[in-house]
Amino acid sequence: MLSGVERVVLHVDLDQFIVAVELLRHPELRGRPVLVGGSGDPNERGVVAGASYEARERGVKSGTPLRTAASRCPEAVFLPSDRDTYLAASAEVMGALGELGGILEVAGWDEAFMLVDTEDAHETARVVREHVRERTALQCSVGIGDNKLRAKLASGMAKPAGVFRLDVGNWVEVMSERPTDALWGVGGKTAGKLAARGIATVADLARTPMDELAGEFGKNIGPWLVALAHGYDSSPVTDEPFRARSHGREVTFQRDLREVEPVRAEITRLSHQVAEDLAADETLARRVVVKVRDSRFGTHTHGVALPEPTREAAPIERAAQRALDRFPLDRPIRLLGVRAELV
DNA sequence: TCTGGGGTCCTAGGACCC
DNA sequence: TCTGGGGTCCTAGGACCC
Repeated sequence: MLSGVERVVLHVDLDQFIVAVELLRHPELRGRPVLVGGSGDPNERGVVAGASYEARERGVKSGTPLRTAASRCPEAVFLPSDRDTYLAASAEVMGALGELGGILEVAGWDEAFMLVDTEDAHETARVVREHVRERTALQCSVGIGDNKLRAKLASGMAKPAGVFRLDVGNWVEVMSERPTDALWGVGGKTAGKLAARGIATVADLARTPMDELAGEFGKNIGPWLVALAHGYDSSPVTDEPFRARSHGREVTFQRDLREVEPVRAEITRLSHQVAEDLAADETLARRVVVKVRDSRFGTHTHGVALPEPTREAAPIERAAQRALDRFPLDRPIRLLGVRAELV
């Protein structure tokens, strides 16, 4: 075949998205280690939400506690997290991608899958990158794959501002010797359990008999892990509008709460915030779940079903306070959360 | 490494029903 | 008076992702 159209999955991933958005309004910080997270005060409880490449070189990444980040990288500039601004930038990016045709699946603030038919996948990927840059002044990397899993992993290998293709042809060569947690869906816990069985690399996992992991990981997850190691993924790219399953609000206190009254007051406040979120997207709750994290970081939840679906604050708060009654509350409280499960 | 806040999905165990 | 097996729903916890 001299030429032909092929169907590929693209994964578009913005480079250091949160930091990049901040640099648009603070261009003087370009080239410096920049860390975004919490209130911007590195002495407070919180973690890094976005780290510039300069900060990553100093061992700070997303998820690093702010205090730790400050000691590793004292020269870093700390900025407060500004959710609304990032959401707005994200909407611009997704709008730009939507202008390009194909099926677009928004997968987060800073990433999306596209299903496209093309005669030259690399060229299409470069067009996508250039279009996003022109429209938003933000840089992205594009992974090309024959399914979502491979496209997603490929975009990581394309960073920064590049294009990489990962498909059945180079999967073994590229992935075999990587640790299992290089796979999308395998985190530290699972990698640890696998390592304890002598499974360290993707190749080790790929040659494990499918039923061998069912005992430890369950009859579905066990075989799925082996399939992942082969690069299999049959999940479709879909542009169906996203339907949230739940809406929640939670807060970590700068100092643990030791008395009941402020705890009740926080539950009231969080319940009202959740009710506002439900009103904003016109959804209804059927169950309310309260989360409590104690001073030792033990985290527990209790839920209460609502008598009927609602988005009213009063019944949501009543359910949340009843759920709170089921906790022993015998330790200082670090975090409280209220989550509504939707109809 | 003193560990955020927003979520999603899966699993195990018990209740309940036939 | 003690005992089936299967299906479904609910709940709490856990793992993972950005």
